[in-house]
Amino acid sequence: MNTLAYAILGLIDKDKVTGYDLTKIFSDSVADFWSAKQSQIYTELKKLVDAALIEYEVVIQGEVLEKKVYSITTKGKEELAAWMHEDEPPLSQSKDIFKLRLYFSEQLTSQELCGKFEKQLEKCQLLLTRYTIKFNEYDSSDIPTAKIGDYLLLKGAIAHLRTQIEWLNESLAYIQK
Amino acid sequence: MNTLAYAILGLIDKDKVTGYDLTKIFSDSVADFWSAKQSQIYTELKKLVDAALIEYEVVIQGEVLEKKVYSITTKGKEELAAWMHEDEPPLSQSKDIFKLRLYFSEQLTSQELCGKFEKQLEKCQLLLTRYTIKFNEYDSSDIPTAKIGDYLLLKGAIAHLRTQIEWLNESLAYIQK
DNA sequence: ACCCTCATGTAACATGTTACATGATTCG
DNA sequence: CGAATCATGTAACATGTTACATGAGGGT
Repeated sequence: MNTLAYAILGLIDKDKVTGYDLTKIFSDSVADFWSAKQSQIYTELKKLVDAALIEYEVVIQGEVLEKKVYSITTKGKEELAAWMHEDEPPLSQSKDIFKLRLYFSEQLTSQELCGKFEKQLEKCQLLLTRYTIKFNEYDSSDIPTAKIGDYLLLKGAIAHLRTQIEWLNESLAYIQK
Repeated sequence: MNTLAYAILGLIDKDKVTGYDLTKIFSDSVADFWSAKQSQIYTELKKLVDAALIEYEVVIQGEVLEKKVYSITTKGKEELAAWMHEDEPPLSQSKDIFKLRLYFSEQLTSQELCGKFEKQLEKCQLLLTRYTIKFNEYDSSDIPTAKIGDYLLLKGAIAHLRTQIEWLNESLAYIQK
């Protein structure tokens, strides 16, 4: 069982969903710490059904369109719980092309490098705006237990972006001098 | 050509290296923003030689041991320069199992969750110590041009870790209340 | 009618990981 | 002389991406 399988298991455990729903969840809310493409999700769902960790109910949407609404089985809950209690792997090292290029920055003039920093800054600021809007939807004095994870993760993502933006600004000033 | 190919190209351009050297570089200095396993590096080196972007010289180590010291070709330099000028892809979304589990935190008791946070904190602090030692080896008033990227990246990694640690501490306090 | 979203699936390909396989060199 | 490091390569497998393929539902 790979991590994606557990991610899907956890999401189905939270709420009954279709494969299509999962696709959206992976590209929206969960995107900051996990991702998966549509094709991967559907194949993984099949495997999870074969392993009897999830099951589905066919629901008719409109006149004829059949959709599969997945739910977790008892066996699935057990597997999920076991995985949740596993030790964490070593700190994950992300792959970041921007940083990789910065490592090879001798290749560029400082004008070109500044341009890259400015573009990166814009992207970070845009994302920060989106996250901040989401964050403001929470009433911080009253977070339901089920939402604590979401809330803390969003807080973390915002803190991370702010630091990133600060670093980009400082670096930009540094290379301009 | 994939990103790994350009990463290797850039590293060889910085300095003549062997496959073994690259393996160490990927698990040490570059690990914070890119990684590659030994088997992948050797296969990629072969491809780059086939594409005439790098070439090698066989050097005898000791009595008989042959090692291949790679260097970049003119064509390789051109390819690298072209890649360096490409636009950056969208912000990279890292995969983080700790955060994924936090998203499913309802599965755990707050004691268990606190334990996870504490372990994560230790890992971050350990890494921060290592990075700080490295950082202190720089004379910040005199960074040679060739090292600016390294210096800024290390600074960024430290800033990121500090924010991470702060977030972990705050979150820990939050779930303990 | 048209377009966007909802909905599911497969095939081919690219990338990454684990394991296997081998042997020399260096340092204590 | 033994252990850690230096050094190179392949095979099998796992994971992830891009592209193809199809069609219904809902709103304007």
